[in-house]
Amino acid sequence: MKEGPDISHIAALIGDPARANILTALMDGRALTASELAEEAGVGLSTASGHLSKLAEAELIAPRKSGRHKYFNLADAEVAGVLEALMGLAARKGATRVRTGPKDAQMQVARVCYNHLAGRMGVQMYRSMIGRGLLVEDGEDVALTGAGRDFVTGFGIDVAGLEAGRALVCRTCLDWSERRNHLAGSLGRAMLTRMEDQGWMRRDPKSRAILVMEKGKAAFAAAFPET
Amino acid sequence: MKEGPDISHIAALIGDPARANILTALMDGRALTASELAEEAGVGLSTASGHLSKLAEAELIAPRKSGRHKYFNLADAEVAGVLEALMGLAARKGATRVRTGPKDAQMQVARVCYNHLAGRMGVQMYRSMIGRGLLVEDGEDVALTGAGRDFVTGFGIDVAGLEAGRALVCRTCLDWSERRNHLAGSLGRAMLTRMEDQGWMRRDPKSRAILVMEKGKAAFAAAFPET
DNA sequence: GGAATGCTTCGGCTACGGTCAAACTATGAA
DNA sequence: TTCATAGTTTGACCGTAGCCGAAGCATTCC
Repeated sequence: MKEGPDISHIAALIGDPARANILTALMDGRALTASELAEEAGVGLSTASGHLSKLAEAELIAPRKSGRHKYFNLADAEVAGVLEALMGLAARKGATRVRTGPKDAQMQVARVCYNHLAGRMGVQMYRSMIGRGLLVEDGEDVALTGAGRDFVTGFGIDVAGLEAGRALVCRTCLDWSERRNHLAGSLGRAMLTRMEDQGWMRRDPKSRAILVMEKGKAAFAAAFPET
Repeated sequence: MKEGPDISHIAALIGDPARANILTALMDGRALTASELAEEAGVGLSTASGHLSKLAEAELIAPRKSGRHKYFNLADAEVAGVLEALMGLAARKGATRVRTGPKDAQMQVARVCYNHLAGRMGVQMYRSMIGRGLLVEDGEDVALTGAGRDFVTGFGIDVAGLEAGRALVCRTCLDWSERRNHLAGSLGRAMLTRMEDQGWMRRDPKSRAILVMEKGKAAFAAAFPET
C-alpha cells in the first residue's frame, strides 16, 4: 500500500472537469492565456486562475508571463503522452465527448498532438519512415539513421539546427485513436510546420483537427508510402 | 473544448486516494478480494465496496466471483500501463509515497508490474533481447523473431501454448522508474514465472518488490547480457 | 496622470462525494 | 436448520473543494 509514487494527487488534478478541459485545450501545443482557458473550461476567470495555479504547482503546465498576459503551455511531451493514454482508456468505453461532428472524423485522420502530427496520417508517416530505414527504434527511444538525415534534410529541415536545441529531436508518442506510435520531438514539430509551409495542410483554428489540402494528400502519400 | 474522449471521469476515479490505493495494490497482477482491498485502501468494507463497483463500472478492474468471495484484477495491461505512466509523472516531483525504506530501493531493481518483471532488471532483459535480435519492435508492438522463439523455448517456455491463449504474447510496458520499455504480455508473465520456478527470484509477499537470489543474479546476467 | 485590461486573492455559498454503521442478501460450514 | 463469513445497500453525516462576485494588484495604453 505504501509503495511507489502517489498517483492520486495528480490524477485528482486531471479529474476535475474544468481542469481536464484546460489540459485538453492545451494538447495542441499552443500557449493560451488564462482568459482563453477560462473560456475553454467554461468557468469564470477567478475559478480558472485557481485551477491554473494548481496545475502549475504540480508542473503539469508551464506558465510564462508576457506583458500583462500570462500564457500557459503543457509542461512537456510526457504530460501530453499521459493525457493521450488517458484518452485511450476513456475512448474504449464510448465515452467520447457528446456529439461526434464532422470535425471528429477529421480528427481521426489528422490532428495536432502537442505540436506534431497525430491521427492516421501521423501514424502512417511514422511507420513509413521506420519501414524505409529512415528511423530506427531502440526501446522507448527512436533515432534518425544516416539515410533518415538525408531524407529529412531533403524535406527542407535543418537537422543540425534541431540538434543544437535543448529539446529531444526524436521522440515517440502513443496515438490514442490509432493505438500506435507517431513521431514527436522537435523533429516531429518541424515536419508538421514544414508541411504547413508547403501548403499541404492547415490547422483548424477552432480545434485540434488538421485540414489536408488536395495537393497535400497526393504529396503526403508520395513522401510517406505505406511499406 | 468538446473534442476527444472525456478524460475527467476516468481521472477522477483514479484521483481518489482510496481508489488509487486499490489500483496500486492490484498492480502486481494478483487478484485480491474486496476485504483485502478495503484493508489496502484503509477504508471500511462498505466504502470499499462502493469504490470497487465504480471502478468495475468504468472497466478499470475486472471482478470475478468465486464462492462467497469476489476477486478483483486490473482489467488489462493497458490500464496497468496508464497507472505506470501516472507514477512516472508523480515521481518526478519527489512525490514518492512517504518514507523510502529498503524495499523502495529493491523496487527500483526488480518488481512485479501487473504480472511481469519490471525495474532495472526488467528493462535489462528487454533491451538485451532486442539487442540480440530475439525480439523486434514494430511501432508500439513487439514480436519474437525465429531466434527468439528458439531462445525462449530453450528457456523452458511453451511458446505455442502461449500463442494458443487469448492474451497477446508480446507487449511493451513503460517502466516508471527507468523510463524505458520492458516486456509484458503473456510471454512476460511466463518469463517471470519461469525465473521464479528456477529459484532465481522470489516475490516479496507484502509488496511488489522481487528479491533476487544470489544464484539468480549470476544466471540472469548470463542469460540477458547487456549488449 | 488616469483609464482600461488581465489576472489574483478573498469571502461566502453550495453541493458533491467520501465515510461509516447498520440492516440486508448470499454463500458456505457445522 | 442454524450460524458464520463475505459482500452490498441504505441513510445520515460531514468536509472538501469548486464556484462566483467583489475588491485588489499589476501592466499597458492613451
